[in-house]
Amino acid sequence: MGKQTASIVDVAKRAGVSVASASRVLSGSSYPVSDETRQKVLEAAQALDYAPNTLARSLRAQRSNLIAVIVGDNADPYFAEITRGVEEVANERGYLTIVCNTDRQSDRELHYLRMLQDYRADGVIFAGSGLNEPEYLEQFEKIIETMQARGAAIVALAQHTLQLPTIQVDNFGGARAMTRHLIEQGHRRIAFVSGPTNLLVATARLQGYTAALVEAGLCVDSDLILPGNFNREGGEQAAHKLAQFAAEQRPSAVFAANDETAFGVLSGLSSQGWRIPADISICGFGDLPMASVVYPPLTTVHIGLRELGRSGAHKLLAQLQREEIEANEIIPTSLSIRCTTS
Amino acid sequence: MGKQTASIVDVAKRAGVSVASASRVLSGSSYPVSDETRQKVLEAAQALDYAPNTLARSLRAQRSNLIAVIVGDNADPYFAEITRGVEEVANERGYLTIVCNTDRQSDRELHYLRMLQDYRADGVIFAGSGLNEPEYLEQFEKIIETMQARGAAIVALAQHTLQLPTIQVDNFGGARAMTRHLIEQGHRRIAFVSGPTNLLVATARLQGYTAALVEAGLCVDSDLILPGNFNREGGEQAAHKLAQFAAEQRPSAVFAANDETAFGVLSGLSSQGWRIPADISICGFGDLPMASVVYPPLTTVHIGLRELGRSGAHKLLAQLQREEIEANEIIPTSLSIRCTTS
DNA sequence: TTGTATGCGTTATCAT
DNA sequence: ATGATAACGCATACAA
Repeated sequence: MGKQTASIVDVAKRAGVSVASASRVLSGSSYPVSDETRQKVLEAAQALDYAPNTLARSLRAQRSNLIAVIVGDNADPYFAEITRGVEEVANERGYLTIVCNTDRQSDRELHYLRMLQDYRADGVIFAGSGLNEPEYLEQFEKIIETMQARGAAIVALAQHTLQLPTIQVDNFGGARAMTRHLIEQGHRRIAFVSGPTNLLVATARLQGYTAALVEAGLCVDSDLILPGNFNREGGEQAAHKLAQFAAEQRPSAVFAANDETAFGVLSGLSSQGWRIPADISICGFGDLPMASVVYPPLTTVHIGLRELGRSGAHKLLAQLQREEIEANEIIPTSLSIRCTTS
Repeated sequence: MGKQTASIVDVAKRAGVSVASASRVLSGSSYPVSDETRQKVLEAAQALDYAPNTLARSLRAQRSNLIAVIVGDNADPYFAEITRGVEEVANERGYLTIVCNTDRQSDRELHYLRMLQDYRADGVIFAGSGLNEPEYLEQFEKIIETMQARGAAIVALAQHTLQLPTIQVDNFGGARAMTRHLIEQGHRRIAFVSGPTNLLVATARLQGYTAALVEAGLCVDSDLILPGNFNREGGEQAAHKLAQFAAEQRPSAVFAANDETAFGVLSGLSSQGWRIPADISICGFGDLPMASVVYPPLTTVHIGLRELGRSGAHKLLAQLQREEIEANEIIPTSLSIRCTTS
């Protein structure tokens, strides 16, 4: 049980060669090494069960091969899918993925950013949108600039408060398309359950909704815009409010700013005895895996979440290799018309 | 953009003190430092925007403050919840959490384990159960032993093939309790949709099911044990098979080995026009957040997933601090009786 | 209380 | 082709 992990020095010693030679074969250097030396080193490494110390390597090389994904909540399927996509690509390329849950709190986000800077993470992916909290903006800018100056790459997967390379879902377009669809189906009074007001993706979706309304010559009734919070509770509360409308004022459709909210609306309304979509149409945004398994299967705006994560990681790695990248990419959405609308 | 990140040497220089002094204040050492020196160092650090290099620190300290959670698939809500729990505790204690998706493939698991060893991760949490693949067992044992010898802590959150400190859900007891409940409700022919046969948690649940049957004096009919794979597809296929039973042979209840599978059974049966629970009762295992939002809300065995993750992390950290820990803990389950059974 | 020097494990530079 | 050595950034043993 004696010895700890063997170092490259141990390997060199046992192989009877210099540390430099050992390093050259063990690090996969292109530097020429005789076959004999190579053999001896390899055997010694094998015998000693040598495992290279990445910490030392990283310190020396000034790159850690660590990337991080900053999410609101990894238990939220929206983020979980993105994280998965990021990890897939990272792993393919030999990177490790650190997951950081912030619960959308700026101070936690900042805290993580600092830690990541300390760990000299090679890159950071912001899975969620930027926060509209001016009091933190300055600190954010500073730490991000510091990281970038060091050579780290940053990518945002949603419109961000800061000027960052971005891959965005077309939130505006998707919301507008869905609203148009509802209008085409004959709906005139369409409610919207919004997301957190400080979240840019949420406001973009709201704007898509109002744009479609205006384009169709319908008036935007602020009574029909219900507050939500991107979670089920918000949806359930909205369902409760919906039930209080006078019959003739009642909207014939509800567009929830994300799927979670739609689930809340769905269960809230169902439990009150409403029939979906006979009594009211419901639709969401995101197309989480669960969207098709709830009953009735949810009509929603589809986002390729895992693909979004993968693209984000690719963009990050491209930056790391000093490739030219587009500052801003937008990936389209599509409509998953299922059974909660008619 | 002139200079890179400032090092502790830069700080010491600017403060006009030795590197040792700078280190003592910057590392939060308990070593005595005069207030004056402390001030100068702090100011210099501030001015230079100093960020400690954790890589160097870790190399020196022989501990990385990195822990990893190995999951089948982070996009699976089961694992996502666990990961979240792990991350919460890790973050509270100053650790970073690395997420590793293996898709339950031994080679990917091994690959990750090696990387984690290279990074000198302080600990690894196996979120899923061990795999019954003998050809990999030896390699697993070796790498795990190596890590442990180095001082790393390992914890498994399910019964594991290897001898590891474990926190387990009472899969057997939970499955037995649910099966008993069904029997009490009057069910006599109860189908079971199993999980991957090489997964210990899956077999434990199957055993709980058969145990309850036997205890109640009912026969275990192998025709009623349907293959599944812990995913929705498996559940849907099982639903298809259920529909092909002759009326008098048809089970009156289906117990799916996990919630995902139950969702598949639910949607498969619903889309075939079956009414739940009027035509057949359905229940699952896990109690994912979505269990209560599907329609009808799913009866299932409740597991405190996030808490499981948190406990795992605590157990890991306790080990790291050389505290005595129980080799094996079992956390109980409870029944969440909702609407898919009667 | 402060400073000097060494080592953590690697890799790149510079001889040889 | 090989080897000695400096340096990456930090924290500690030891000396003062």
